[in-house]
Amino acid sequence: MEAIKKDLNEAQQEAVVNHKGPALVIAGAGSGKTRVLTYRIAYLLSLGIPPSRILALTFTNKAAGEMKERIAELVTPDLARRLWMGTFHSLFARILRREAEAIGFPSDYTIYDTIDSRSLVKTIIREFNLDEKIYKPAEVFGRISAAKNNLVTPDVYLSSGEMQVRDQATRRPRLGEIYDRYVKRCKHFGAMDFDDLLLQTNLLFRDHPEVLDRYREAFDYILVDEYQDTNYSQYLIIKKLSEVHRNICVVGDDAQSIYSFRGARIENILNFKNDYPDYRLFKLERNYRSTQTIVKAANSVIRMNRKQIAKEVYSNKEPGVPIRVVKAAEDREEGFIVAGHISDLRFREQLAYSDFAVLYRTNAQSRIFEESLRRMNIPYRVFGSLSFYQRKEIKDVLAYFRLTVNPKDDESLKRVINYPLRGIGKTTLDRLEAYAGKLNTGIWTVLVHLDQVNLGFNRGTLAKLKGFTDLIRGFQDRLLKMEAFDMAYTIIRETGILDDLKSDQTPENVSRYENVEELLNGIKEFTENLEDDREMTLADFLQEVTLMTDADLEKDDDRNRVSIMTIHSAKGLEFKHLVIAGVEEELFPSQMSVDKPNELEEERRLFYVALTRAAESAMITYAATRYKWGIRHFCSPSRFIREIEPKYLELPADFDPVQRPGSHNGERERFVPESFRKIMERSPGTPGAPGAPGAGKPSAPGPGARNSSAPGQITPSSPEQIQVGTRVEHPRFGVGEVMAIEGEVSNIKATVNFPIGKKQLLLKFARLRVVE
DNA sequence: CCAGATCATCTTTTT
DNA sequence: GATGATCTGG
Repeated sequence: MEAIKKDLNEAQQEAVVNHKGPALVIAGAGSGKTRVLTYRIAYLLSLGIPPSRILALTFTNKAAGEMKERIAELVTPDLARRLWMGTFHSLFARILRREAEAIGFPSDYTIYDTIDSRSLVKTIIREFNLDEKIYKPAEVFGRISAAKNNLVTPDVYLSSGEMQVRDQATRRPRLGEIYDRYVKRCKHFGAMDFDDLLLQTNLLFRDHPEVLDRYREAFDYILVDEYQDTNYSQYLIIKKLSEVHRNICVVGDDAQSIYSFRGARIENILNFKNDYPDYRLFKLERNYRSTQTIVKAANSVIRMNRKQIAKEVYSNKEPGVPIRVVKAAEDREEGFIVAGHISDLRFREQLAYSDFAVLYRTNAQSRIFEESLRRMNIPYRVFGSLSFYQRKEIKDVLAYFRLTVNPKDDESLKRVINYPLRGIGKTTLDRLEAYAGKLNTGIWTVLVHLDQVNLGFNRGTLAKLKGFTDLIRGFQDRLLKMEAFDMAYTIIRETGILDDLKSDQTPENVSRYENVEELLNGIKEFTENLEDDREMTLADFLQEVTLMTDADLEKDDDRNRVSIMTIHSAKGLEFKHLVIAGVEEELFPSQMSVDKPNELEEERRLFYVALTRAAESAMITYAATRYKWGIRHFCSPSRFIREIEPKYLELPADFDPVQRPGSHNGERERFVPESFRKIMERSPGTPGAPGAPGAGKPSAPGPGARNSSAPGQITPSSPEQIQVGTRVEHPRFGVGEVMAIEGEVSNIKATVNFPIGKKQLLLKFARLRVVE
């Protein structure tokens, strides 16, 4: 391990080679935290410690993958591959499959994502005949999730006076009962939600000491990344597992704790010394990433926070350029300023697109930048936002997969029993569900024994139900004999999903079809990328898929692109040139946090995380007006801008150094600079520009571009080809003329006058061909 | 029972 | 402005 001396500074080396006993590594932003973790693991392996005895918990699967690659270079690929490395959720999901029997779950249990969980909560709320205005499914599920993360099981919940009082106060006295039924139902379905993966692990260890013993014996070394973002449930798992060998190393930065909304406890890192009084502390304070300006500016902001471990992050790099603060008249102008800035700087300094990132507080802001970047032909990649796996058509297909693997899963069954339409309607389903409820069993069980009971269905309905049951059974018979891709293809073909999407070429269906195609490609890729030669079944794929995020499926052509994402998704990443956008009061900090000191501090940490992603330059933008739910709002610059020491900033000429609540009232007429007006006038959908000449020549394919398309074909990424007056052909409606274009980004609509009448089409979906 | 149309709610952040 | 829930006419 020569590399340790060569690649690491003294503080980092210390943190790597002192591998015995408890260690806390406080790592400031950009101080080489990942590097320390990587080298520490490589070092352990070089000492001859078997990889199977090392448990390394990371924040994302992607981070784990990258770390493994680096370790493979430092030692050998074989050792790296056999490490227990991944997220809490994916690793303990694996352990739970292995030990499922002990806690009364099937080993092929289904993992519910947030959408599934909420849907189940909703079903239960309806069963209780409760008002969905008071018992909002999302909020109720939020409470359940919080309870689980704090290891409050339903029995504890129901007997806790504290919870009763709280639920009385929010007028939801029956929340405990809902929670109880939700948990029972999940167990019945053989399903676990995200929080269960941690909670059930805790219960497993609590109720089966022999199992705990096995694992705490098995893992000689435990390492945890981003420790400041662990919740109580995760904390306790780690604590128990490390009790025997006590070789626990946690790495984190209290200043970057940004996940308290999902139960993360900053205290975990602050209290490490209490749990392990004999711990060693390593502080990494030298920032290798950013210019002095950025580091000092970030320090000046985070100083405003009360709760933190004292440290002084410093940089020895050049002072660098000041942080430019730019004001835009409105959100769309902000988009063009940012795109222009990227375009200029890239050209001037001959940079790659991937040197740039745009960060924002909420996913809703992404569209502004998608639009402006696309208009300027700048390739980009949106991280996060609506996950591919959460799309309706994908969830439908996955539901069939899940039902085949685990027929007890009522949520999946309900999803597909009448998709594609087979004439099993609400009435029938309600009756089945009611009967299943009475017998305290699942719908599938009722379906299987349908010939033995009389539920008053007529002959036709019975036949339809039998058809469905036989269909699923047919899949189940082949599940273990067929390889994942073939099975998946069989399912979408035999269920009629394929026909449904192909036959009726409505614009929406075309896009759905492409997504389903992409899912199949994903399965193919998944089975081919697997390291062991075992044949992969559909069940194997399903076990991975729910825990996958967009960040995990990066494609080759995604490399040289501008990244745009929320600040939360940007955690752990770095970019040469950074834009933080929408830095306005009520948006960032979020208006929900301003009157809660703890949450405001978290917003400030979030701002700190954002700023410290930048290596060479950072630009901060805010808009004077912004559209929210389609209504224009007036905004004022965020307090965070004023909290940065002004000497690191380059402010707009009219910047008001004093924070004034409601100062935006002075803003009356909307001011649109001439340069911006020109761009807007060329944009489709701009008010006051009827019959806009369109965006001119067909633009280069955008990020979502499909491989190839026929000449004249409108692809989802090039709706610009269409303008008012264009003659287009639609496979169903014939040839027509475009009368109007409106909307923006993913929602550009064209009104076309077809022979059969006027149609409004979403260009994103439309399979149109331009007629010469 | 179904399809299309209208209505209502939503936005903080994610495994 | 988008998605899911609900309504309505066939």
